[in-house]
Amino acid sequence: MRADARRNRDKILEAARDVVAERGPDVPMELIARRAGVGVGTLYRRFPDRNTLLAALAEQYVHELIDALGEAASAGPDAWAAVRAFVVHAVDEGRGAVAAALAGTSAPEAREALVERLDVLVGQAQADGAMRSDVGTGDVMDLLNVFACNPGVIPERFLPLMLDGLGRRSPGR
Amino acid sequence: MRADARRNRDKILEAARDVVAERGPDVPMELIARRAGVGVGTLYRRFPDRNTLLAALAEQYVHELIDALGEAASAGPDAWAAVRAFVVHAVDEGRGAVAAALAGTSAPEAREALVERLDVLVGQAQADGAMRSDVGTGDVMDLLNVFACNPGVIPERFLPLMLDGLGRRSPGR
DNA sequence: AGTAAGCGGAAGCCGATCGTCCACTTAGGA
DNA sequence: TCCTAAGTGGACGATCGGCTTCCGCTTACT
Repeated sequence: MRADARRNRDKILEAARDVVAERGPDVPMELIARRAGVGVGTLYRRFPDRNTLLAALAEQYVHELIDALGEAASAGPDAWAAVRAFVVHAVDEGRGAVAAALAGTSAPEAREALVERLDVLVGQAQADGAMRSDVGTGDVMDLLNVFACNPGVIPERFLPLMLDGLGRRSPGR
Repeated sequence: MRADARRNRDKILEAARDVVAERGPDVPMELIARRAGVGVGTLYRRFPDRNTLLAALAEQYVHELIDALGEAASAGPDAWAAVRAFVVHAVDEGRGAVAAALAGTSAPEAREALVERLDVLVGQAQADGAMRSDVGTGDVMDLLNVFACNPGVIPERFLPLMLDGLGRRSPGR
């Protein structure tokens, strides 16, 4: 692969991520190409169809999430804080329907790995008594998807409220 | 207006509400017509364009919400319970992007009336100490819109969590 | 029974997106 | 430096799906 081709591939992925985040997964291919500063021809040579592109995006995204999770976990002993930090980061970063694919069939083994690690943190946060015990890792993943798949949801306002909802009720309640 | 015409008008509104709830406001007009058991021609005679139809839907919807709010409020003295009941009812009933129009320009005075009444309840719930005081009526309305505009959000799971998030934290926290 | 209102849905229109194709450009080895 | 094959861009015809009109038939009301 020639150096310029590789560069263009990266530019396309980056642009696709932004554009998909803004306009959803059905965004015209030409917009992605334009944003990347390449022609549609180039886009189609690298990614024969939309699904291939979205799958590549999802793959990349899951790996970044795994990294983010590791970082959040190693920042301190507070598991619940780590979960919160992870969710906030993921929503900020992976905005848009990139994660729609994530929920789907592409890269299922990577997704598994992510869930597995998240599971540990959630379990610990619950054992610490910081997180309510009637929700699970699946709910956290669903929460990500809700924000990822719904551009209409304004995270600044609702994410904190949702996180409060996940937190442990005080004993008196 | 002939009796059958009136009947058809009602069928169309009902069908439109369901279909829009399922598939969003951009749903093909023909689907609405088919669901109502009428031809597209009939649909277009009653509602010259999509906006007219959506506006009619929104109007109807807001009035129903006002009724529901009144009912919830008169069920008992617990204002916070009334707010919760109202939100649950509204989300169940008004599912779909019907409310998108609601947030927009159509029927602004009806919307005002709704907000005004809701405001009273929210204030009381907060005064009772049942609802956290750093959120407002606008947040409740936004919450409705989030669920109304985003078919991807599964209310069964998230609505209770959101409502918990709105509830007052216990003092110890 | 007469008549005007109402009805259905086929047909044509239109805008938008897809994906191909080919003449031109450029990277990188000899 | 020069040569060549990889790479590029974007115009273009095909396709698609939804919108809206239109007209011959039906039905409610008087």
